[in-house]
Amino acid sequence: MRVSREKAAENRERIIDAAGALFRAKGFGGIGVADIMKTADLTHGGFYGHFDSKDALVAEASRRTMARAAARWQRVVAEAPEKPYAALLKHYLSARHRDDPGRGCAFAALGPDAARSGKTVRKAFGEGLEPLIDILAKAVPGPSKAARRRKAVAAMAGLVGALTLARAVEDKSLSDDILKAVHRELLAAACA
Amino acid sequence: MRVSREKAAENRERIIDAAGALFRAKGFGGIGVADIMKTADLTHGGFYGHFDSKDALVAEASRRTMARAAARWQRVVAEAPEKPYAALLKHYLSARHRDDPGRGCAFAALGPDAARSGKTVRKAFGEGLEPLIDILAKAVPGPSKAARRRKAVAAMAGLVGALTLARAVEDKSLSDDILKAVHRELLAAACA
DNA sequence: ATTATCTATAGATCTATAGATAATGC
DNA sequence: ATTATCTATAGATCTATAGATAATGC
Repeated sequence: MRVSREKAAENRERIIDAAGALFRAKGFGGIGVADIMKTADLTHGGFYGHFDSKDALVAEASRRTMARAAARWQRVVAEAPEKPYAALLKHYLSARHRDDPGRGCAFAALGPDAARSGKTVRKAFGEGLEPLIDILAKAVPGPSKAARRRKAVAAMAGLVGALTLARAVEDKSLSDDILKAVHRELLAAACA
Repeated sequence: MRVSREKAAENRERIIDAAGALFRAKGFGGIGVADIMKTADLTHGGFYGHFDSKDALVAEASRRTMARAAARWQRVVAEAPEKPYAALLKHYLSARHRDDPGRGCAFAALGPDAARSGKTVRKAFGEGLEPLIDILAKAVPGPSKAARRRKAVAAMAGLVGALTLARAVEDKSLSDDILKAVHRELLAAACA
């Protein structure tokens, strides 16, 4: 049962969105093409009409996930123009974000998976990282542009590491402690 | 061809060591039991005499990897008693560490894999994290024990995040920048 | 006799493709 | 006629097990 050109384009979008969530939740290797297609309400075999390979979808879904993250960060900043940095920290280091990897940061959910992937995927991650650093660099105080960018990179690392650690440990109170400690220290470093 | 009880114990150790390196290099799901056994110079089927399941090996290898990391950190601190924190940062944020995940930090290589694993593995990660935080807390300056622990947790997050990001991006100069920026900012935060 | 290891394989994945089907769009 | 999707399957994994083999250790 063939569908219209327009409907096919919609189906492609649904595949990418399903993949974006499933990859973050289960890892690039932890979910198969068949299950992604099932989530998009399509059958397995139809996949290869939309993408050359699973790897092509990995790259495409990564690009979209990171573009969405930049847009969300922009919104967070716009909604708190007087304290954008604090708003970003609160947004990122929340228990909700920790407990829902499928809708969260690609670096915290898939950083090591990307490191083990091919050039195309790693390029997508590098190109997705720059806008986030730029947003942080505008939000963080500092004497010079170079100093602000340095602080932004360090903050980004602290955020990704905090979420990675908070998700990797079983002990809930340790996990909460990690989010709180990094939140407080990153704020303190920005005021210094 | 059966081997002695002693030799069998040695074989078990070799399996754990091979797994420790291969898991960090390729992810828990990226390497199979057969290839781990081949690296340990044993055959596939012999595995299940040593471990109940692949997951049991994942937990055991994770415990060993993190115990080794704590021992290495202790050595780094002992070799630079006048500036232990700076020595740890330099050790962790080196290009060598970034370029050799198979011999490096389990959190940076496998944090998200652990988050997607069962309770046993996540417990191993939590119990492996505490000693590293303790070592950092002793190395970092601060007015109180609570403040030092907070700084230690934030430093640990910054280290893990820096390595995760530095490995995930394709652009080498961006990758180097990340290591440098986090190094400098973490040192600055310790002096403040 | 016990047991550490090996060979062989069952059963369950997973990626990718081939060929059929049926509705769109010239 | 073209093409988006579906069914079915090839071929390559991967975990785990069964049964055979051969050297250890009572």
